[in-house]
Amino acid sequence: MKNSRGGTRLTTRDSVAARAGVSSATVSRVYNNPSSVSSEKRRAVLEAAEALGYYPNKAASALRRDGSGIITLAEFKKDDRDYYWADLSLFKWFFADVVHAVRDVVEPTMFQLNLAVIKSPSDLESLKGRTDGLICFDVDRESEAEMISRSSIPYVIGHHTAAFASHLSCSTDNFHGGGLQAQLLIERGSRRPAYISAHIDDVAPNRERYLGFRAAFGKTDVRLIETSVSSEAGRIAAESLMPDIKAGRIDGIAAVNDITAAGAAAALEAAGVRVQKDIPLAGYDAMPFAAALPFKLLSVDLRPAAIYREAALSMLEYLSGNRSLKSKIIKPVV
Amino acid sequence: MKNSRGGTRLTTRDSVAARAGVSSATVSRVYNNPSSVSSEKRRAVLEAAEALGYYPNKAASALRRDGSGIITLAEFKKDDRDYYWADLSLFKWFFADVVHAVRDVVEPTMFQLNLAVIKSPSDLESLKGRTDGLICFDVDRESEAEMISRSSIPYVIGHHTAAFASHLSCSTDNFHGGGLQAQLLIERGSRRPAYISAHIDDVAPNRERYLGFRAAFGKTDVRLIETSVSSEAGRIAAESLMPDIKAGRIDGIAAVNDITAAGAAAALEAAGVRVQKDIPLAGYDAMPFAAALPFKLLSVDLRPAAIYREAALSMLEYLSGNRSLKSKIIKPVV
DNA sequence: TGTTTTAATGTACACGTGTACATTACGATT
DNA sequence: AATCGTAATGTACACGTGTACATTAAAACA
Repeated sequence: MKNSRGGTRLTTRDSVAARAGVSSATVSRVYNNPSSVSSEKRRAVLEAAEALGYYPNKAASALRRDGSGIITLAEFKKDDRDYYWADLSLFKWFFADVVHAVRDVVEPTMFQLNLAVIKSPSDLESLKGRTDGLICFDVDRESEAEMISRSSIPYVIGHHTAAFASHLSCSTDNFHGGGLQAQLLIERGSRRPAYISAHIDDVAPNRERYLGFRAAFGKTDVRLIETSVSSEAGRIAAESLMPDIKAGRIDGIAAVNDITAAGAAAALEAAGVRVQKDIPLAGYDAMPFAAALPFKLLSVDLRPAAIYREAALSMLEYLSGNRSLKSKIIKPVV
Repeated sequence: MKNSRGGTRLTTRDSVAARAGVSSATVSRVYNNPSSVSSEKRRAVLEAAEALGYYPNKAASALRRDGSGIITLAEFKKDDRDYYWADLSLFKWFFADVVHAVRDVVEPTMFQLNLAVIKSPSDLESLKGRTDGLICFDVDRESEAEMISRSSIPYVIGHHTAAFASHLSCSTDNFHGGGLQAQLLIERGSRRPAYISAHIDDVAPNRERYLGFRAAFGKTDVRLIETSVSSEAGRIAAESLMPDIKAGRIDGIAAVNDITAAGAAAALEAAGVRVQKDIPLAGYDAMPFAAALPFKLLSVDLRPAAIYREAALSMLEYLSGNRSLKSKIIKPVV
């Protein structure tokens, strides 16, 4: 009755060893280096473990291994007011997928997956000695990246939008994604496209998507509407395009993301232009809410789960000793 | 150089003790029972800890405490095909909020928050000895609840829809929520309401919401449309109501959730009936995607974060020894 | 002053594991 | 037959902590 769980003592290695008629080291080896144990004893150990309901204690094993045995998915919390998507925070849409992806990678290992929210450098400091590695979620500023780097905890930066060449990271190819948006329109016969975006010069992802889009259209002129990024902005942009659309001077529209595209779609439908039937319209992000919209959106999937899956794999490889890892780029798909 | 993190040895209790000029037990007490240490030495210890960057090793402390030191947020994975919201999985909408709520409760304690996905009884078995308690997410079948109960791991069942009176749980008050939907319509002058739902007899949450809705309308007749739960079903239901709406025989609509309501809203708008301006329309779930819709939805917030926050608090209290916990019901709000 | 009580601190050990090292068994080589 | 090499297994210990118990210091009391 000395433990906190109410008295049910853990089944330990020693009882398994006794039952299997081997030493406790052999039991340990069955779990950590199975090939070094004869198949005969291995079977005996596994049988005994099964019978006794034995699972290695991760706390003890982590302690012995001289690490915390924990990998942290660290979410870098922003002040929501900084973001246009305050009520529709991008990461929320992806969060479930990302968490599952990371979990699927980490679960089979000796590591436990821990979640942390980082709001300040001290949050990061307090993780020292409590985690063996960080998988950083939603890091989109160099200042954040440098803060992480200074913590001296191993880290991988994942991001679904930005890219961090100078840090070990896993991110997306926005230029390629813009090209895919163009493909969606071209396949549907568009030859005179418009592109609704925002802050082309300041915001690298926006710029890259646009440049990829334009490149895919080759010498064709692309009508760029540079506005803000919101449903409302999309609506207004589409309305401003209406005369040209009706006159056939614009025959395809892409927007920098699905939220903007949804606004544009609503404006088109309200003006009697049927989305996809009369004019192709492509968004970006493949946000699941599109299924609830009264019209169909074309979109580009930047594969957030794949990005963070690869980030998690990088972290595991780093922790297993590989110090020559390269950053990864995940290509979006339609 | 004997650890997996590349040689940076952990700062241990002993070095802090040496620097602070106290014994290692005193350092331990500063963290676990501060009031038993003189303020003078306490300050000295904290100073030394700060200077050396010391944080207690959770693996070692968990080991000594004879528990895993881990609380698991266990998600009960369904075969998506069973669900109408396959592409719009309800839990995804809530997942970020729920995870954050649980994390906020667990983080300040000695426990680490772990994530697990449970697909089979063996997944549950393998958690034995690896976690001290389960916060069960999305458990909506008695068979699942019994499986958990058999695992002999302490658990709290949380759910945003169903209720589990016979297990320690934290869930929602659907009857009250239905009443809130009614209030939304009544406040806006509705006296002849329609309610779009599905499987009233089979599905307890649907039934309770409807009964709460009807009760709030008192003796007033409620037109019940029992269909399926989807955007498309909502659209068809609203279309079938159009003659009555135009004739003033229906002057308010509620739907069992936001997805269905969104479909109904699209149909109304397409027929020239402006949602909320011409007729009030209330959904349920306060799903964030509503912000991307080209019309405004009224909705009821079942407060998933609050539900799981309370579930996490129950678990912590259970683990601290309280064996007389009661299940909790969280009331939804508008 | 001498004795008792109480608060503060120190000493010593066990928690369950991974692995270095020692030991054993056994076939291959001389 | 004697020696060696290798694979399989066992023995023994340290990882960093929480706390029971012992010890000390100081206060309270007679």
